[in-house]
Amino acid sequence: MSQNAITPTREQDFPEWYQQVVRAADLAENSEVRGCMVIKPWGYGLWENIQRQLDAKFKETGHVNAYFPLLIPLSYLEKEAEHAEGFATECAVVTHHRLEARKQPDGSTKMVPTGELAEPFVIRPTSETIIGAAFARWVESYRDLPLLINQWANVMRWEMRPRLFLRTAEFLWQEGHTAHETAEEALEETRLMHRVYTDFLRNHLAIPVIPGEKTENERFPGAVNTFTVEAMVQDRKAIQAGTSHYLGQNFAKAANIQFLGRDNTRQLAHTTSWGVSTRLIGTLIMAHGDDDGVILPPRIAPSQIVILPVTPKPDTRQEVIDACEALAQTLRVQTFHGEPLRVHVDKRDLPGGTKNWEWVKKGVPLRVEIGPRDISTRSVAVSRRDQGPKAKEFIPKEDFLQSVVERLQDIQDGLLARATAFRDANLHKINTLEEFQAFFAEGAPGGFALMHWAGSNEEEDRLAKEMKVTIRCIPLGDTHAEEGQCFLTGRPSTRRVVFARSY
RNA sequence: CGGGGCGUAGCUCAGCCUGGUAGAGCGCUUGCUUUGGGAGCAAGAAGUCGUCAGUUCGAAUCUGGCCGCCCCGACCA
Repeated sequence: MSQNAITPTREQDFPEWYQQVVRAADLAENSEVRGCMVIKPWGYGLWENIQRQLDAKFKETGHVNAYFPLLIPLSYLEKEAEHAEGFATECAVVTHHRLEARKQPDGSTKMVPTGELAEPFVIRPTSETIIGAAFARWVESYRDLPLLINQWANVMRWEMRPRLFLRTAEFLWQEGHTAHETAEEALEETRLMHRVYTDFLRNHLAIPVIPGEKTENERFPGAVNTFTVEAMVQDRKAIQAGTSHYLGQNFAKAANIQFLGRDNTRQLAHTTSWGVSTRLIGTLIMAHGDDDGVILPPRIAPSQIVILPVTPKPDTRQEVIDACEALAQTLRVQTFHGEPLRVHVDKRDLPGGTKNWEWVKKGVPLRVEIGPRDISTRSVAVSRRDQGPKAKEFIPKEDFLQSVVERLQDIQDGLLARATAFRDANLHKINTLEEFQAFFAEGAPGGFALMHWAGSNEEEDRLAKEMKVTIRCIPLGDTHAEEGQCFLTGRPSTRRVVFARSY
């Protein structure tokens, strides 16, 4: 048996490691439909926690949930040219509404689509257009604004190269859509949700991000401005973990979202949209996982604590299981960040080592073992997922009950600290084209390059094509604001931007 | 849509060159042994060898068509 649970290691082959971890942790699997995944209970449990906690933040900031149709009339996509073009190459189209059973000469039956639709429907790749149409009906007066709506849904984008969680043809997400009276208010909404994402990634997923603005090239199709949260994962590549778009009046114009203003004139609303998807789960795996599987931040782990009964002898088995159940009950009364502790007792009749390794691979923050000896000494054996798989601390049960919340928080903080240290160690200020090329050269470690940039869209495109490096974002705030010269054109620049390879 | 590769048990694959009608490891089931640990031994279940056609006495194996999948590019949360 090898030292690590996952083969290959991250060092040997990162993409393959990722796939093996998804499988070993039982998070999801590919389905028979290309590009679509089956999210298994452990993976879906993560999504449920992400969903619940983010949803609470949306509600706190004044949003309400609604649901809009999966199918969008084709004509809706013709209303905003830039938006339509951006998604045109990845749309699944519904053209028929019934099937007819036709007997084949060999006796088998073939189902043949019939009943062609007069107007085809597009399966939503995103819902700006159909929600815009609803907003147009709902908004009449400035008194109807702001309209602050969110929907939890699935969307479909026919991707060429799917990868579990990171890029699937169908994925789950939330999309916020809001309409406002003024540009300032809409822009503030865009920024607010951008901050909500930054905070969620940092404090719930323990992933530090660089919040920033996208360049024109990288913007959402149809947006005036796109804000992004960019994370670094362990192969030093960037991943866009969430976006918040200021749409100006582009979509209001396309969908005719008009209202009668305070001055009694008809005006177009200013809209926003923002979203995060199941890609967060992929980001989480790549940010925290190690060569033994995933490592889950306690705040979003489906089970934060797994109790493993150690039952060496049949005659003490029931006593041990009872002690485990009793401990679980005591723990469930406690709360972590306002939610009752999620505790699971693994009573399956399997060798202890097998069960232990399974939970290591699944990334449970705390594993607790109780055996006959521990019952007599009133102690428990505690293992932390952020330490080695064999590390074990024997502590009095009472002490454990006292300190469990603190321990979970310590793991949560440790993960963030580790990810931040890694990100910072691979974030470099670079000034010249030569250094830039060396930084992203084949075989070089790579990372985030902070560069002065004042090039054109075409020059940015050229770098993307030649070097496979893109501007991930123009960081917000003062941190990277400084005078300098563009590394490519020599033109003056007032701040550094983040260049990186990305997912 | 271009360039490469592959379809054999739930998974990973061997067998194909040199046709004779199916194998391994892991997993699964059962029994015994073991038990602070991803255990051992034994028995067992499981595949119309992607599909259609051709060659042949005989095809997983040779030939051709079709279908599907994977990897590398363009697209992308």
